[in-house]
Amino acid sequence: MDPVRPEFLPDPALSRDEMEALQYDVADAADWSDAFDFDAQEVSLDGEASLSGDRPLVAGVDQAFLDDRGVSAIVVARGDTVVERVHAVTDLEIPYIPGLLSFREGGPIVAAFEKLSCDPDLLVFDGSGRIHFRQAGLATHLGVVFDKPSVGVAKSLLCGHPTEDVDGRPEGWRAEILADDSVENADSGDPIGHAFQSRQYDTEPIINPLYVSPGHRVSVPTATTLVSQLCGGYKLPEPTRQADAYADDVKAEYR
DNA sequence: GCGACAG
DNA sequence: ATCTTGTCGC
Repeated sequence: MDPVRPEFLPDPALSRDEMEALQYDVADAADWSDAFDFDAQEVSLDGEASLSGDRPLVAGVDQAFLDDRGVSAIVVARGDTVVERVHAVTDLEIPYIPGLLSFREGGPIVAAFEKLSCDPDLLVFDGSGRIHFRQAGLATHLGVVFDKPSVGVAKSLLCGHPTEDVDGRPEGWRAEILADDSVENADSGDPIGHAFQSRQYDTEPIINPLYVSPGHRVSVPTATTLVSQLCGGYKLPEPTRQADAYADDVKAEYR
């Protein structure tokens, strides 16, 4: 897969101001409506009740690190059948800076996508999409670069505020994340994602919710519904879990 | 100055 | 993200 919008590639050599300016442009180029009609049956993991051939190809993307190198792993599956796995390792040029994650990890991610020969219908990233200071988190940025429907799944909240207390919620619960003053290109109060309880025990320990947000070509409610369909009994969506495991394997070999 | 901050 | 033992429970 080659970048469809190379002008938006996350270049780590840019100045901080240039990075932020690019993020505004990325957000303007992003589409947060439902361009694709993902219906429940089509995305579900177990295909017993659906037409397996019609279910979309979903790519999970995850990163791991070795010293100053980044590993990006992509696992593409249709239902529970893995179709392709690719990875790339590149030097990391800049440190982790909240809000600029795509410029740190974009190198290995783009390199991995360029090795991908299939054409996924949906990209699932570990990190935020619209839940970001300029609504241009990792999932938004790379979704726009490759012009693919994408969702961001984060384990903690970067910015914005949930409409309700998120503690100890039952499985399936969701609450909107509303933009606050830190989201520079949104009105305060705009829904930019969801807190979503993908798994919960009857007793302790209490599991924290996921923070799901649209990357590109997906709406806030659809992003969360897609993630709920991809969580096969675990906290994280299955594509993310598989990419995570693959990234660990790759990491062990480059060591 | 203070607080907050994906991976 | 990463560094790590033991521990609880199905």
